[in-house]
Amino acid sequence: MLVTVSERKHKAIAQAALTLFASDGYERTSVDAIAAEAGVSKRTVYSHYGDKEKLFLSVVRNTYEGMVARIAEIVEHTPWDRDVRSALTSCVTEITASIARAPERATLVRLLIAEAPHFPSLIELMHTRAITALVAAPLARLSRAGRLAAPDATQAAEHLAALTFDQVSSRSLMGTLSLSEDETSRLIAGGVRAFLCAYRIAD
Amino acid sequence: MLVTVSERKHKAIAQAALTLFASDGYERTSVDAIAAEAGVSKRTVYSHYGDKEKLFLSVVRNTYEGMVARIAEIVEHTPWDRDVRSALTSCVTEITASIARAPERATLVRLLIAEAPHFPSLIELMHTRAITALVAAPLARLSRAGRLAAPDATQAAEHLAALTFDQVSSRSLMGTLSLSEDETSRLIAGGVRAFLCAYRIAD
DNA sequence: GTCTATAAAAAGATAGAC
DNA sequence: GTCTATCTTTTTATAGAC
Repeated sequence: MLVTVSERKHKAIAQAALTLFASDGYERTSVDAIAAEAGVSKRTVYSHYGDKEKLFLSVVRNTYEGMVARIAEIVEHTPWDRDVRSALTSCVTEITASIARAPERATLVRLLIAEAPHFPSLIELMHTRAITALVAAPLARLSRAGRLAAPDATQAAEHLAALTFDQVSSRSLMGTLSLSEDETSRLIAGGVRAFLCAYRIAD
Repeated sequence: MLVTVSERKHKAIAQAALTLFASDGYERTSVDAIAAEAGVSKRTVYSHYGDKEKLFLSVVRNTYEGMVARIAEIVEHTPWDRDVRSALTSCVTEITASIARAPERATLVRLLIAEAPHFPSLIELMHTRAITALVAAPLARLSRAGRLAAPDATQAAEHLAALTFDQVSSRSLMGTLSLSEDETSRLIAGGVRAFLCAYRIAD
């Protein structure tokens, strides 16, 4: 796989931009700083991405879609045949960990929320609620199999998300503070327990 | 009650700053714009508040504390003697409405989340988790009275918040989109239902 | 305290050479 | 495509008169 110098710079710019936007936000990040971090001149940044706004939308969209794809993989590889509690716990724990492990992902949601009012196209991106849909699918299957009492799988998925990763997000102020592994797993365990009280059928 | 011109301007500046910060964020809001909106000169803004950062922290803190105080009132005036479901629904609905009614409050949480990494003192402000504590108190009383199965009232309060107003917040992208009353009450009803499944004792 | 005018710095974007 | 140098605008903050 041959990669041109131009392609390398294209990626370097995207990576630098993501890092800086995630840590400083849109307005506080200058194109100068992105160029310096990427090791290219400012003019090169404009050649590749047009302007600051296009660069921002490009890296945010790519990162978000990468995150959704990773979550889809995790959901797919979760052993839903085993008992419901451990399947849910494992799925939720892995999703949370996959976000916490990548600093840019941990702060991506905060960045999206902070900038959505100023970039309407980001509203659409989040409004699809892709993540909820990914979790709703296996819950629907469990419900059809009589192993969960979730007539409305979408609502159940929202409640599960609210009780688990949304709590972790909220507690960390959307990635601003880092939670210990202990606290994270305690939050998840408590959330799954409450979810199962509300939605369980004897397993 | 006699009010000096200076006091009037002090308040006008705070109000203008709150409106603009809430709608545009910290960096996008210029001191020029605040002065214009308040109907005073820029120099007057600096005389009263020192610099932009102090002004920002001042209005954000005051608004946050006002919101917490309002929530405390609502919790206090909720008729906890009636049946648990309608007490919870009423309390949560009123809190949500009190936020949705005031545009600056609706966006305050988004502003806090967006700017917390850049203003460490805001982290403390949110980290006290004052709102959870306010809701935990009546849940603890219900639990002691044997009307709720919530041995850990703090955790129960977090789950109730996660299932109700946090869902409303998240759905509206922290105040970026406005939800219809129907959708709001549907979300709250579903959240309260799930909460009661998980924590109820026959009422 | 309040204003007008201004200083000083930073940032987005582009011109023009190679 | 890539770079250096520059233009233009905006923004925070202050000086100095009243």
